[in-house]
Amino acid sequence: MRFATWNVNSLKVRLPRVEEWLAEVQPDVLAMQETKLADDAFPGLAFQAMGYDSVHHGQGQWNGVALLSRVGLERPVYNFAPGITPDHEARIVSATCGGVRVSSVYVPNGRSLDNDHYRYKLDWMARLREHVAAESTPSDDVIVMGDFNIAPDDRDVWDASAYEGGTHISQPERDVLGALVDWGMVDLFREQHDEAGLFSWWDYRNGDFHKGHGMRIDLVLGTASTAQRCSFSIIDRNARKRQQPSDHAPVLVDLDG
DNA sequence: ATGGTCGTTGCACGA
Repeated sequence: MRFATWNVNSLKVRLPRVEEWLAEVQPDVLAMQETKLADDAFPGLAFQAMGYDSVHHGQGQWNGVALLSRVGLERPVYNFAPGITPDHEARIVSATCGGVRVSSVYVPNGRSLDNDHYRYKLDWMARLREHVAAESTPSDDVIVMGDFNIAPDDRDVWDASAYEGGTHISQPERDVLGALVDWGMVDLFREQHDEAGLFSWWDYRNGDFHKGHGMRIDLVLGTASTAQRCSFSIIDRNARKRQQPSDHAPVLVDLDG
């Protein structure tokens, strides 16, 4: 089964790119972030015509997350699981697809270390850990994928000194990501590729993509049982080269069986 | 060189 995550930066603008990409890459499950759509504007019929069931958790204008699946889509949960303080923004949706409990997440950006949004980001990540622990145990097949807005270590940044004192690389952010790892999640892409300079996001400005100035902030986290089944993983940089690209590239992983 | 490009909505702001 092929799982993928893609921050599409407006599904309204990106739908043609997404449809092309689905036809070409044939993922079984796709997690999208930043759809920037209200639920009644989500193009579920277009995806149904391509063989995908879908769920969307949107708020319009900003944020918005979705899951597409052609291997079943059951027990959808919008927002965090019951019992966890709900998010006031649309940043997480979960469902069971092909026997795997999957979440599509859009972690808050943080903006700057002294900003309330940064504390919101850290709290959000703590709630994400609670969510995963509420829904599953580490021995289950679980995948949490999306735009984490955190570069796990300095290999994931083109120049760590350029981000010194900023978000995405700060130790508290890496620590809250580490709490998910401590619970039992593995960075599936990093399991297969240990070199530096493999990025999933490049700022639109200043020709950053062509200069190789990017970060790896789009992650596919999976429990040990999924890591054992993972046979292939890649960041599809080609999608970042096309017309009207998102500023993020899709990340995909293949699981055997 | 403290800029630049997108996407949203409106005549700025978030990423």
